[in-house]
Amino acid sequence: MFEKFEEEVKKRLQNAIGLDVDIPLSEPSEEFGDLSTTLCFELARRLRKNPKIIAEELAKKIKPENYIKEVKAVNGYINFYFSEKFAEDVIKTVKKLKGRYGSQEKKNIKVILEHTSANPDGPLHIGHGRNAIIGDSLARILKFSGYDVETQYYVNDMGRQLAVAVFGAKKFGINKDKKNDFAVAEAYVKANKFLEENPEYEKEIAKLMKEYEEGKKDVVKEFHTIADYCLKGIKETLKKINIFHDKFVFESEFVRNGLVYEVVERLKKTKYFEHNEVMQLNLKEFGIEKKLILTRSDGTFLYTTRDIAYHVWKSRNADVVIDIFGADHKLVAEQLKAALRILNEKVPDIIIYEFLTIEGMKMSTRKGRFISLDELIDESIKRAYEEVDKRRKDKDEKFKKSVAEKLGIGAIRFYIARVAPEKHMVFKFSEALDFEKHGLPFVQYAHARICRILEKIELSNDFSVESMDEYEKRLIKLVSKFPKIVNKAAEEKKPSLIANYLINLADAFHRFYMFDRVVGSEKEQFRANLLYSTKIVLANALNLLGIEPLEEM
RNA sequence: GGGCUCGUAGCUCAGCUUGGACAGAGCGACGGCCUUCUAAGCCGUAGGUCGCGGGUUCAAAUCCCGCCGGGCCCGCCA
Repeated sequence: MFEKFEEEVKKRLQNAIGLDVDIPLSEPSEEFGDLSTTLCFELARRLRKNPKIIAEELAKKIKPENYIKEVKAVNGYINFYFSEKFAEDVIKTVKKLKGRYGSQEKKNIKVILEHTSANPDGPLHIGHGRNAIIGDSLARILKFSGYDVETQYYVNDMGRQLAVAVFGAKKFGINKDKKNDFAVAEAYVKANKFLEENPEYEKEIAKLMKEYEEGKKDVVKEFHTIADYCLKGIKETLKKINIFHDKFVFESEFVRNGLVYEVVERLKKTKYFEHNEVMQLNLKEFGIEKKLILTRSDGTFLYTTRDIAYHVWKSRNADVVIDIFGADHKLVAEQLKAALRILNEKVPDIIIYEFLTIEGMKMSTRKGRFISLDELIDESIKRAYEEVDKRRKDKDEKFKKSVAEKLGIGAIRFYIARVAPEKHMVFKFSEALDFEKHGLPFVQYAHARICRILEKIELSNDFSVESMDEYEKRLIKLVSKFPKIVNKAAEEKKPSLIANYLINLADAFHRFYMFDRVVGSEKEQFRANLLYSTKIVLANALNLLGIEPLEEM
């Protein structure tokens, strides 16, 4: 809706100057209105006139009507204020569209979005969590924006890790008392330790890998059993945080179906291909000094080679390919893009997120040194329960547990989604699970408070807006901006925009709540309708982050 | 050493793509606000050379160059 206001301002400015120029619009701080243009500074140069005077002349030419309530020229800026009619239309639009407000029509563009893709050698830790949360939120945002999104989890079943886990499971067994993924991790850690102490067993690992690549029946079965076993545990964890993948794609598929051979054959015919002891690609032309090795000297393929095949497959099955990778994959990502460019396939859009460290400690599944997502989730729910228990003595156990679970899990998603991916995060329990203002409870509390108010009022479509105070205006403006924010989040692939928007919206609401009474007020219907719209937007935005809005807390 | 990336209040972040009006929040500190829709809230005070130095511009946190500091990568691992 906000864009309608912008369009109108632009159109009216265009008419006023009578020149076909691009009109820069920006949102000034509140005291200067709702929209502002610096157009006059540019015109000043061209016309050799004082910008102040140009602004005043232009402002006079624009009559306030429809969505524009007021036009003011100040020091060369022209500032615009939106009208009560705009407010009414915003509310009506939200009421009409409800859950679809902010969404877009189907675009008929197929997107394959790969995220999480953790090795099946143990449970997900917080780092994987960042990947999964960014990926899942983005998938939701893109779907909402009209894209046809399929999420995929790429299972690295051909790497050394899984071979070591298989070796460990055979040698030490699988602890059936533990959750699947933790049991596999236990075998994996034991095996690593064993191999360090008995390096002569390394050749066993190499043999397993070779046999798996060759498709030796019983070995294939062993690998799949362990991978599936571990994945079952991983899926349970993902389910807890409301994440589901449409497809799990095994790396080995691309060896079995021959695509990786086909890809290598195609690469051989290009000028980038070199064959010394091993096959490799020279990517100097793409600004990459490091050569991309395609095969080992024993002829087996490397991870990146199979990943190229996977991406060729994705390229054929989608219009847009998106990957979420950790910062350690920066170089691989560039190599991958270059290889796909050479093959004339769709180049993936790769979102790189920086690592999460925990008080300076770097996580390693191999050494069994990590904080698992499961532990984090449990801890978060526990802390949330303590809070609910403290504040809602009047409620029964069932209520407290339910709220604690939703709040605890959502808080993790929110904490991680809020920060831009390129930012290195130092994970601190005290902050992630502290129910501070920038966290989820602040947002959920706004939603719950609105629900309480609306219970007491019968909403009518027959309301009018006579005037607006600063709190009402702030809310209207934010509500009207939601579609624009979603659009931006989808285009720039930044879920963090949604989270930060939610903080702003909740903040605007809480301030409104403090100063503007709804029930029994002269403006009861307008305000109730405004809050109803706010509630819808809060819920829609929370859903984009995979968080269920709370009716009560 | 090379490549990529980040550097905004004591701490965690927003703003940077499309340069504009005194740089915004939260946490922490201090001081206030519950007879009225849940105080998981609100208001106020203190706290900033936007890493440093140049450049472009009427205008730079934002664009360009250099430097410094942190992170990641530079394996016939994944």
